[in-house]
Amino acid sequence: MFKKVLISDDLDSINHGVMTVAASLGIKEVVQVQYCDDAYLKLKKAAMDGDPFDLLITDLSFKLDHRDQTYPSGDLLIKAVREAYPNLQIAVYTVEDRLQRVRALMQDRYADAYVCKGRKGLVELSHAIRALDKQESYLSPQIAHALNDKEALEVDDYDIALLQLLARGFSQDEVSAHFKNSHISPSSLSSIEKRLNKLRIQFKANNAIHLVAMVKDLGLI
Amino acid sequence: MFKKVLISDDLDSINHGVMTVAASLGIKEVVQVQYCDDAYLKLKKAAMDGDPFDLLITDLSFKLDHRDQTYPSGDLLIKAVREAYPNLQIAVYTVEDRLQRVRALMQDRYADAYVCKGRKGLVELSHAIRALDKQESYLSPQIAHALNDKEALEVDDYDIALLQLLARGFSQDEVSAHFKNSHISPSSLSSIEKRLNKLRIQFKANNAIHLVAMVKDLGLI
DNA sequence: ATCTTCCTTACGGCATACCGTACTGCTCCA
DNA sequence: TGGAGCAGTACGGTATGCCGTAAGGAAGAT
Repeated sequence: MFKKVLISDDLDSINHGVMTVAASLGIKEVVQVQYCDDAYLKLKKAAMDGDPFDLLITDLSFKLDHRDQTYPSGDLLIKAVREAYPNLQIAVYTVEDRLQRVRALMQDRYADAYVCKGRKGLVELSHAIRALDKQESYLSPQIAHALNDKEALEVDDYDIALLQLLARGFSQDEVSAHFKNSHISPSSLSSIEKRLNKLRIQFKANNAIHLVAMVKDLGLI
Repeated sequence: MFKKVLISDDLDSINHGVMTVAASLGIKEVVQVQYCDDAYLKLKKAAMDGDPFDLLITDLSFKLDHRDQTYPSGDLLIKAVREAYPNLQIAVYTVEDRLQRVRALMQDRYADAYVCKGRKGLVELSHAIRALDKQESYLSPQIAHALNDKEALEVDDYDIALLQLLARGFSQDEVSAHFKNSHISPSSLSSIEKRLNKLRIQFKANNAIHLVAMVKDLGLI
């Protein structure tokens, strides 16, 4: 079983429960932090001291407060950590259950386990830790199909950028100008209209407002 | 100090931490449930048995699953409970920190305390319980000004309904027809345009898409 | 090299949204 | 009772969005 685990979640209530689970699995050393930057520093220090952590359990969304952060979100922390410490196992523990988010983290092995906070969250987290200990990955049941399904995979980065600009109040004309400036192709008004039309059909949206509202609900933007 | 407390939160990790806090305050009987309907039933049974709860601590948002629920959200549970058991103290414990939500629950005394889950959530909850025990209300520091500020109070139910319909893909024409059918006034296209214009100015939005995206981010719809 | 196909772009018609103005009816108050 | 102020409505002009059609250009196929 793991010897040294770092828990990173901004909510104290969550950290509390996670620490109990880790302890009940016989993990001796459990450290908890409430900021991603603190997590990174703890990992770094432990590695330099020759006594590195072997598991990181982290949330994705962290509330912003007065403290400026290099890593304001769990996603960013994970990518930085994965690069610096490839041997560290990483488990995500979050309420976020959009397949898009799961794919973004699990497809390229940024994370090794993805556990959704829910009614059985701690039970699943316990399973996840045991799986990771056996060098297996883990996905919560409700998002276990995330990596198989092809659905909604046809929305690419360009589409996301386009939808984000619309959500920020750009007119189609302004989006076109913006894409021209940024040398993003296609950039013509006509192409933007066409792409939006494709997205509207794909999501069965009545109009642009509806479309943006839907993709916000889906967590795509 | 309270004798009998009911905790209602769908996340097991949260319930765990809250129970610890309640126990540390010397509360003898602490019961926890993960569904609002269960909460209501427990309260009802205890009251009928002549041994009622004296404090309810509940989340607002509960994930939906296979179980059909009479009270799918904490808001609905609270309103039902307040009516049935006016003497029961009610504390909200939630991540939701929009002033709009705080006002909706605290202004008419539906809830007696409103605590935001955060880095110091459990500490604040502890304070809240002690305050309630002294018949005082409690608000987390970050939303303590909710009941004083007048800002954003000008968004009423009509505005919310209008924005929701837009987010669901209705054209302004269709919104007008819908309001006429529902006998909601004003219903003319002209008035709807006017109201939207007011909201756009108020939120500094460039257009309707922007506006809907913003109010979704703010949690108003 | 020519053809096919797909993607990008351009344009025109129509629908909807946006905005200013003006009329109506109501309430409040002198 | 008459006028000010406000909310709701109506209407017209301009801008933007939506949709179909078609022209230009790049990449691959024969």
